[in-house]
Amino acid sequence: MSSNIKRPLTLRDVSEASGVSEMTVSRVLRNKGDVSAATRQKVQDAAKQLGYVPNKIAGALASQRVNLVAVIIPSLSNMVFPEVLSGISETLEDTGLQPVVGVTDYMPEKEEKVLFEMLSWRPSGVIIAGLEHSEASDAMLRRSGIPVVEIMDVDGEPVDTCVGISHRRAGRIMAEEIIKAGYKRIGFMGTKMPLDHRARKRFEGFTRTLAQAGVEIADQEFYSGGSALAKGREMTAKMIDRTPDLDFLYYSNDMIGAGGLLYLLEKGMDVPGQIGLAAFNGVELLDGLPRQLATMDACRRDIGIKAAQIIAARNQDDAPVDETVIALSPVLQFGTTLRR
Amino acid sequence: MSSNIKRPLTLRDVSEASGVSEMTVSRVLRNKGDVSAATRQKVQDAAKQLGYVPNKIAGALASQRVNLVAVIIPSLSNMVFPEVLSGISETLEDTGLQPVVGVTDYMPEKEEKVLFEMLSWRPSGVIIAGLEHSEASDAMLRRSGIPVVEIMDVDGEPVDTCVGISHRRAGRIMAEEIIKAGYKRIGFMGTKMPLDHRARKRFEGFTRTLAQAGVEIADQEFYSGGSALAKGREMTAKMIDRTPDLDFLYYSNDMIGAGGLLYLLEKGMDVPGQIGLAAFNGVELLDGLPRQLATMDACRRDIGIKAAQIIAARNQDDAPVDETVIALSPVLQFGTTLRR
DNA sequence: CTGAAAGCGCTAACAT
DNA sequence: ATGTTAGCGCTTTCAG
Repeated sequence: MSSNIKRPLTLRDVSEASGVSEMTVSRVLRNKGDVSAATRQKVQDAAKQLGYVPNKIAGALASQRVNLVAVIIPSLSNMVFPEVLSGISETLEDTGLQPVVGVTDYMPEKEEKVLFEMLSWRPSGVIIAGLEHSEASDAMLRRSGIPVVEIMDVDGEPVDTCVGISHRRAGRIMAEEIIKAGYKRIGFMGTKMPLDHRARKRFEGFTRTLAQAGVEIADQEFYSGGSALAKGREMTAKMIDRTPDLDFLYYSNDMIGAGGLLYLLEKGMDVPGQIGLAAFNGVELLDGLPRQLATMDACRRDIGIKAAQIIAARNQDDAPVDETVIALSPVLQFGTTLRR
Repeated sequence: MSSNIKRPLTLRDVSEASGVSEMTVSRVLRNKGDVSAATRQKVQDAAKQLGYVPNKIAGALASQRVNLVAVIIPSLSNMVFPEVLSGISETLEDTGLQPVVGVTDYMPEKEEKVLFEMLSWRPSGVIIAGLEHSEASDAMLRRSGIPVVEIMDVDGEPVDTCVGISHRRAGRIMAEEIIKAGYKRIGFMGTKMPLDHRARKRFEGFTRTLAQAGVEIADQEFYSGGSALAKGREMTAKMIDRTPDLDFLYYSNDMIGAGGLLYLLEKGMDVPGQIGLAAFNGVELLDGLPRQLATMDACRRDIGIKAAQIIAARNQDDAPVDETVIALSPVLQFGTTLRR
């Protein structure tokens, strides 16, 4: 009967079981260097037979290489980041790199903690949402000596590289279209924004552009927490009641926009005749709604793909750093809630 | 001018900068062992000043301890797993353990790969969705010698421990209520199920219970991919058209149920008078719908919390393993689409 | 309270 | 094609 002690197997175990030196076993298991077919076979058999799982900790320490990419995002509970993530995963799939996700809940202190934790594993790259970080986080990123891609946003100074859209521009474009369509009494609904810099920038771009056209936000309402769909409903009801002459509602995300849309349709209001609607993100969910909500695609998947490509490239060649800011173009989707 | 070479700092750097031995520096940075206040201060200052980030790889190799918990789930793109995850994260927060997420896309081969990858980092525990794994995955889990919690489901034999609900029972309870309410012509819609074992088990429990009451599914339809809301709409339209005398629709998840509900209300159908609806999961999204869709809460958050607690406990004491199967009770939420 | 030595399991670099 | 040696950066253990 073999040993009962549950001790993880080592290269040495495989070496002994196969009668091949540790070094050669290591080579076989990594497909590195030339090994005869016969030896290779012996080693592979022994490894599989024993159920050997290599110790990446030791491997990483010895080789000074870690195939992990730290991905730091604020949240998983809306559709936006999972989609970025899937772009990242897919792109990294054939590179040998592995994404590792950390969530910050939009809290700078938590971001700092998660970042520290992840950097202490010496990943091959960091993909992190946003351009605004605490001073300490910024310093860590800068000093880490590893490739950093800040994603989602391009309005600001990246530590290293960034991929995203200009949220100010997104806000501006939306405002322009709304004005062009002749709407005048505009209400805004969104999250409380102190911590969501991108929502804030969209709002800024939006109001500024309206101002230039001599239009001011007629009403606004902010929320936090709870079911976004339900919140959209509630806020819309409240706002319509409070400011009945509104002819347009701009929502900072699709979920609350969808809630608003459902509410207005139930009330029998004419959308977009009587009142127009638009939101932001372009989430797949909208496809199933009774009307197609006007929105702006945030290029989430593309952002993930591009960010991953940058990390992968930096780990391959010592290629010259080409662009440091990659701005994608958000696409306005008119849908059927914004008349033209 | 200090060195320009971007080399990660080591304990030695901190040791030199503070004039304290490496060993003592290590003690300070880990709050381990007694160190005089003065020395502690010197070390902390030096570390902060230099921006030292410890190398966990070396630390883990030396101490044979890794504060990571592998969490392996099929998907992030529906609301169910993010909620489990948040339960896990929150619970692990004060334990010093860190969740690391891997996604399998419901593919056994991918699960095997992700599991292997994660086990090679020697985590302190594994939380993995489902009780069905490939033979190789099963063997890896069993041989790993680390605590394993299989989550979501309890209908089967766990490798080590499991926390979840009985999906067969969930299906049965729903069927019982539907029959009790007097519905007779029942349609079913769901994902193609070969890979989603939990959906399959619910379906089995559902149909079996109907059969016992002498009722057979009158129509059924399966989908894969695409926007679930839109799919729910489409499938419902198709089914209602094909089998007009249906008086109840059971959906395998809330998202398609919501799509169906929206469709039927638009068509001016009387829900639940003319036709009743029910789905599964209890996602927050439903709160914002025009009707409250009947559903069954899958205890997602509680599952995450309990699983994390088990991993944490196993890492603390060598406490005797109490229960190995923890079955939570899914709660039926009648809402307003299932008449009583 | 502080330090010195040994070694975690693997791989880089150099033999052969 | 295969083996040998040294050491990655930290912590454990043991000595002061």
